[in-house]
Amino acid sequence: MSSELLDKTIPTVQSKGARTRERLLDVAYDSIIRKGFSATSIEELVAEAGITKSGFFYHFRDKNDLARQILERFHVENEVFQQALIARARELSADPLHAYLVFIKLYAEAMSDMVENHPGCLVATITFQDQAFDREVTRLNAEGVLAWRKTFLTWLEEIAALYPPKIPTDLVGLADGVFGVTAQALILSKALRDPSVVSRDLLSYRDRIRLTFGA
Amino acid sequence: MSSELLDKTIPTVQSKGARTRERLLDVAYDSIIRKGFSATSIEELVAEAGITKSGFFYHFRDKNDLARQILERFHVENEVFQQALIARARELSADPLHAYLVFIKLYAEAMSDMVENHPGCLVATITFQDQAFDREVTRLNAEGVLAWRKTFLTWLEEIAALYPPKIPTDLVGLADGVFGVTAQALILSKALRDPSVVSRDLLSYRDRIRLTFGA
DNA sequence: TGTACATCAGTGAACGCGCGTTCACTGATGTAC
DNA sequence: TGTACATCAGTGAACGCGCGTTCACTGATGTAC
Repeated sequence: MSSELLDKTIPTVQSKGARTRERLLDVAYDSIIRKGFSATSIEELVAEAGITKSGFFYHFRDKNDLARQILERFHVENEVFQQALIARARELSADPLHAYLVFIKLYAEAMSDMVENHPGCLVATITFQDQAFDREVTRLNAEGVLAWRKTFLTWLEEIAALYPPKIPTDLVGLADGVFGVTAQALILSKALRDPSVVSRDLLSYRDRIRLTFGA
Repeated sequence: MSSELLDKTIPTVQSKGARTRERLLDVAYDSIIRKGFSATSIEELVAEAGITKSGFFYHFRDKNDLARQILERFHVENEVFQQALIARARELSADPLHAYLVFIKLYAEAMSDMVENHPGCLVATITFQDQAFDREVTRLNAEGVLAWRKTFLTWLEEIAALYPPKIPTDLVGLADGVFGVTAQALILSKALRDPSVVSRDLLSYRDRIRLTFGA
């Protein structure tokens, strides 16, 4: 979910200002998932980005504006990243259930790589510090989680139509599971300093899907 | 996991100082799970506790000491709370699998109540802000997560001996699931402002256990 | 091609506030004889 | 029962530092004629 993933897929021509702004967002993202929002100081960000503090305020109205832009960029990038994996999975199998299982596998691999460089979870961090943000940020945060739900719920409904669940199943809960297991895996892997739990937990979610719909 | 739960089960006779200290820990716990550690100021804590800032430093060496004491108290209370539920579940069924299922049900109910008053997750918050704490706190945090793993792993091994899993199962991952699903549920419920996902997700973990060992 | 002006992407200095922390002191309670 | 001293649980004032934010200014680049 870092910007690096996308820098490779979308090589944009950027003005000097846009590059600086992106660099600030990169540095801030990393700091926020590591130390939290309040503990991330503008002073420290601009030092790493190589500009002065006033330069920061040329790009962002205030600190909350920074949070908003980071969250917005994150959601866009994540959407692109997920849709790319979904497209690839659909390409590899015409069957929606098999494609879902392929997707989770691809996703698990990608997340496993990512967690080594970016240990943390922006959404969880924002969620548990919501008093520090204005309403707009909290709203965007909730919206993002609901976007995950929608994406996977429609897919699971498609699957359920073809493969009626063996046991009564709450598809919404199963759809929320993609984000949920991701968050849980990121917490556990960071707390225990064990990156391997990320793929372990995501693949266990995959088993749950397989068991639910029977393969 | 709040102290209120235990205040009822362990009525201790406390000196005036100990009561003040507990009050500070209560207020700080609530603030930390809501806004994070860095955004929680001593000034604000003492205002709510009704003492002066210097009074705070009579009870805590510094701010990190506060974090350490909160985390220690949390782990102790949580251990007591969990062991009480486990004892009750074991009492209700001699069969380890059935007892486990009863425990998860009791736990789901308790957590569902709790989340309304204490929306947040101390362990997740500390995990994602670990740069703000000293090594001792991070160590305590990891230790706590491992304690959950140990408790439920031994139980699951007991179950697996009686009910061999239908499919190859990673018991460690399943044991980590109790903490993992709790964390995931607390994030989701807070982000979406929907307390009902807590019991939904915990009961879905319960189904997973049932499906794994077959009931 | 040269000049005038506008916009971009910042700089540098200063601001006031709140933060964590220290320190000398104090009134209330407990303990020894 | 009274006195002397010790400990407990704080108070009040002050500290320096770093924080987010503002503001007047500037040199480089772009655009119009």
